[in-house]
Amino acid sequence: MKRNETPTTTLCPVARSEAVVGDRWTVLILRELFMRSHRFEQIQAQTGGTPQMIAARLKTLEGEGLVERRRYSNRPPRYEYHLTEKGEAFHPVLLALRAWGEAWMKSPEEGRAVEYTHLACGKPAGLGPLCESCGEPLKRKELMAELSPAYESERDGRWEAFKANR
Amino acid sequence: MKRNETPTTTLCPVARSEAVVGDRWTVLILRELFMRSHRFEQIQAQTGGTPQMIAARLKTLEGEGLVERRRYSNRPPRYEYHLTEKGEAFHPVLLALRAWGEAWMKSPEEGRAVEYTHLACGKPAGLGPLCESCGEPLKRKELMAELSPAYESERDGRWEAFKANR
DNA sequence: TATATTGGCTATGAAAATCATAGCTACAAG
DNA sequence: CTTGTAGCTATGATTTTCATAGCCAATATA
Repeated sequence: MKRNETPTTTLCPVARSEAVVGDRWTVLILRELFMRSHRFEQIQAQTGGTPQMIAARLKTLEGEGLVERRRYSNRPPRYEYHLTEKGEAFHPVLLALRAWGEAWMKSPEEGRAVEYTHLACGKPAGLGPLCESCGEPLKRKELMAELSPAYESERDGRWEAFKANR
Repeated sequence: MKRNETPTTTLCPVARSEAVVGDRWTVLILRELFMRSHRFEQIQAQTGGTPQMIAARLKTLEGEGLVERRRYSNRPPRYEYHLTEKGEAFHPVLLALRAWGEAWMKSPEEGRAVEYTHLACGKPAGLGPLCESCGEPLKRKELMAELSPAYESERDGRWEAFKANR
């Protein structure tokens, strides 16, 4: 079974999803889009992917309707990548993945990479799916992210390193 | 960046998670374990993977502590695979992936592959994360799955086909 | 005028992962 | 004493991914 002849025949929704998002690069790209990195090079720098990987995955994501490519400059032609409604709808999956990663893939002394404030109540949101402060379900639009200083500098460092040797 | 030298250095919990579960086979294997397929050949048949893929992924999952290998027969030695607590904790991710797949990867005339009954209230659970009948958060232990006839026969068919040509 | 620089990629050959197919081991059942 | 079952491993071909390099069109800088 090759990547592109994945069973569209199965009724299983998990398998259907995995046919599109079942690879590391794709998920990391979606993470970046949710973090508002819309430019090709930002995405490349933060995921660590090769340009071909990023280009190919973005093309697939566009073809599958999760991402749209917007021209933001005509001459020279320049593009940005944005989540569509279908792409935005993927947010709960990333939130669950984040929660699992924070809970099970870290030693306790490492803090959280990102803390969310739940704009609906103004207090910390926790790991979800319900707000740990007010108990309401977390929606993407009601979340404000704050990166930890360590994670912030990790990301800054990757961007600097990327710019340095291109 | 090779698969096994994925940045354990990053603070991002999504990237950490993806280093373990960031591939199609792994997720499908986890799906099978959640569906109570504990035997190697069942998993192989239902995922459609080659035996090496399944063996390799199960080994990784065991090494990462999501899965444990239990001997259920001494002579001849036979094994079953079961989720650990860490593996069980992955359930919300699969639930979210299922919800997204049902909502965005299917035409409306195809029904749901699985319907859950929320044992806490005895009514349909819907796609989550909250029970559509009673509003409580869905927990794995309070869910009873019922496969649609079509999905059931899809799975039966795969098992029969697998047994037929081995 | 020359020469970087920027952004979004594409091209190329080498390396690694995955695939299809086959087979092995160890025992049990008929 | 052959057939079947379960859980894999071995082999060589195919496909994907990687590292490295470079292109193109325009704008900014010298």
